[in-house]
Amino acid sequence: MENYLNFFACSSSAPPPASMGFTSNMESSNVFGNVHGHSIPNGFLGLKSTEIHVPTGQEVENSSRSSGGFGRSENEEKSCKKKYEKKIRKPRYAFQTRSQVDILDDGYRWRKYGQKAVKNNKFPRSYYRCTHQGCNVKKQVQRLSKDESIVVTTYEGVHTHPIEKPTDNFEHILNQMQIYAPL
DNA sequence: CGCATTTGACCAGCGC
DNA sequence: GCGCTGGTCAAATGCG
Repeated sequence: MENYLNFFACSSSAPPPASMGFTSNMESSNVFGNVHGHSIPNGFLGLKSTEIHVPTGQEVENSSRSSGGFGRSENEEKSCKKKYEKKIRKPRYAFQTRSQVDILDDGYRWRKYGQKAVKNNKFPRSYYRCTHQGCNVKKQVQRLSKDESIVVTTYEGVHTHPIEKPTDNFEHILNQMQIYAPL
């Protein structure tokens, strides 16, 4: 398993992911940690950090290895660099949402760069990268096969630029998913 | 025409 | 050592 650092306690020098656009609201709604209810009717399921443990028992499993695929023999420089980054591994933040849509509009522009079938899951996992120049943030989006209404989004890295859609991000997200209010 | 998505191939780490 | 799996690349394709 890999490091899901605590949401607001990013080790390494990474600043808190305020860059996600809606974190401020998250903070006050204290959604994470209360995800053990199994029969949550709908809504925001939780924010995972250090260790992802999906209540449904499903493997979210982001961890695993690091990134392979960089060893294109042509770009040695690149691969070296990447290898280095690989060791340092950026903090990741994962959260689950109940949503009809896979892609939550968090205000940033993402470009899909890959899709993979993952084990124990009939839904593929999609890989996105922030299109902003110089911003190396990635995210993975995966729907749980055990509960098709749950989408797990994993962010990796921190945005180095402001949100592209300045206003109402969080509200927009709320429109796309229903917030789970802890009992 | 430019940008985003799709998709197969490639690579590396891990478990057996 | 080999096979499996996850993560990424890059060419091809699609769309506005």
